[in-house]
Amino acid sequence: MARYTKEHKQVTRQRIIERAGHRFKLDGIDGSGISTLMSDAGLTNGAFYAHFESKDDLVANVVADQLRRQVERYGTLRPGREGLEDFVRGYLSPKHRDNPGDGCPTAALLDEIGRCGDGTKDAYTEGARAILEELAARLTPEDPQSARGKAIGLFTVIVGTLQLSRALSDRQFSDEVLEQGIENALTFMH
Amino acid sequence: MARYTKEHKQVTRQRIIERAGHRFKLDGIDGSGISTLMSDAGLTNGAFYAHFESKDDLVANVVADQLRRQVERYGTLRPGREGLEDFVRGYLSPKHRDNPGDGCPTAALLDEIGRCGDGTKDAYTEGARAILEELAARLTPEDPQSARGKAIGLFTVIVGTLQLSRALSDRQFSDEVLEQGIENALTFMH
DNA sequence: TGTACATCAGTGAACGCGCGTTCACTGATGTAC
DNA sequence: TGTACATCAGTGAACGCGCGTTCACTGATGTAC
Repeated sequence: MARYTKEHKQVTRQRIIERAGHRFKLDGIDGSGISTLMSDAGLTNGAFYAHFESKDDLVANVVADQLRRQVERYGTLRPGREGLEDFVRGYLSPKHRDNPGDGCPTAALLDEIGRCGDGTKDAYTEGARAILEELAARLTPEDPQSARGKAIGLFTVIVGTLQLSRALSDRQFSDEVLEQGIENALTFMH
Repeated sequence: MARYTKEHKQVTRQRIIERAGHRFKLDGIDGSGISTLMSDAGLTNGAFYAHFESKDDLVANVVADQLRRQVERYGTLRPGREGLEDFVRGYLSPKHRDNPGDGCPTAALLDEIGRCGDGTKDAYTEGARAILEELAARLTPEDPQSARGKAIGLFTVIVGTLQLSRALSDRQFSDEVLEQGIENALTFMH
C-alpha cells in the first residue's frame, strides 16, 4: 500500500483532517468514531495514531482547518458589501441548511466546541478572530470600532439562524426562519 | 426503597427529566450516559426503562420540559420591553456563560438537537414556537408581523452570541462578544 | 387490630457492541553496493 | 543495471471500558381477611 513520495504522509494526514471535518459536521464530534473517520479517509483504524496523538489532537486540527477554509471562502466573493450579501444569502439557504457536512463548521459544531478542551477552543478562538476581521473589513472600513460590533452581530445572527432552522421539524417554519434571518442579517450591514 | 404514594412514580420521572436537563446542558446529549443520568436522580441504571422507552424517548421529554421552563421564566419578568431588556442582560452575562447546566437549553444544545430524531425535533419545534410568541408579544403588539421577525432576530442573536462566548478560550474576547451581543440584541427591540 | 399477600418501584448483574488506544506485523519503497 | 536491505505508512487483531438495554430478583407498600 505504502507508495510514499516525499510528502505522501502529509497528504494522507490532510485527507484525514478534511474528511473528518465533513463527518464531524454531519454526525457531531462525539458521534464520530475513529474507525469511521479512518474508513472515510480510505484507511484502517490502526493508522490513526501514526498521524495524531489522540482524538482530541485531531479535533483541534480539524477545527483549525475548517475555520481556515471558511476564511479562504471570503476571498472568492465579490468585493465589499455586495459580496457579503451574496454570502449571507447562500449561508441562509435551504441548500446550506440541508447539507451540514459541506457547510459552516461553526453552525454545525459551536455548542460542542464550547464543551471541548483548551486545544480545540484555542484553535476555534484563532479562527473566529480571523472570520470577524474578514467580516468587519467588508462592513465599514472607515469606522473600525462600529464595524467590529456589526461583524459580531452579523456572525452570531447567521449562525443562530442556521442552527435554529436545522432544529425545526416543520419545514415551513424553518423556511420562514431562514428568510427572516436574511433580513435580520442585513440590519447589521447598513 | 419503594415508599410509594399515589404520584410517587410521576415525581421520580419528573426528577429524572429535570436532572437530565442539567446534565445534558453540561456534557451534551451524546456525552451523558444512562448510568450517570440515573445516578444524578439518585437511582440505579436498571430503573430507567420503567420510566422511558429509550434514551431517545427521554431526550424528547427533556427538550420539551426545558423549553417549557424557559417560557415560564418570561412570566416572572417585568412587563413589556423593560422585562425583555432585563432578560437579555441576564442571558448575555458571564454568569450564564459560565453555568450552562442551569442555563438556556437552546444555547447549550441547539446544534445537537438538529442531529436528533423526529420526536426530539418535534418537541423542540413546539417549544421554539412558544418562545418566539412570548418574545413577539413583548416587542410591538401593535404590529405582529414585524414583531415576529424581530423576535426571530432577537432569539437567534442571543443564542449565537452565548454559544460563541462559550467557545472562546480568550476571556477578554469572550467578554467583548457578550457586551457587544447586548447592544446587537437591543437593535431588534427598537 | 394483626397477619398474609399481591403489587410494583427500584436493584444490580449481565448482554452485545463500539469506543479510544496499543501493538506486532506486513510489504512497498528508496538507497547502498 | 541488479540485488539486498533498512525504512516506515499502513494493517488488523486485541485491550479495557462505558455505552444502551434486558432481566431475574428484592423488599416496602397498601389491601384483604
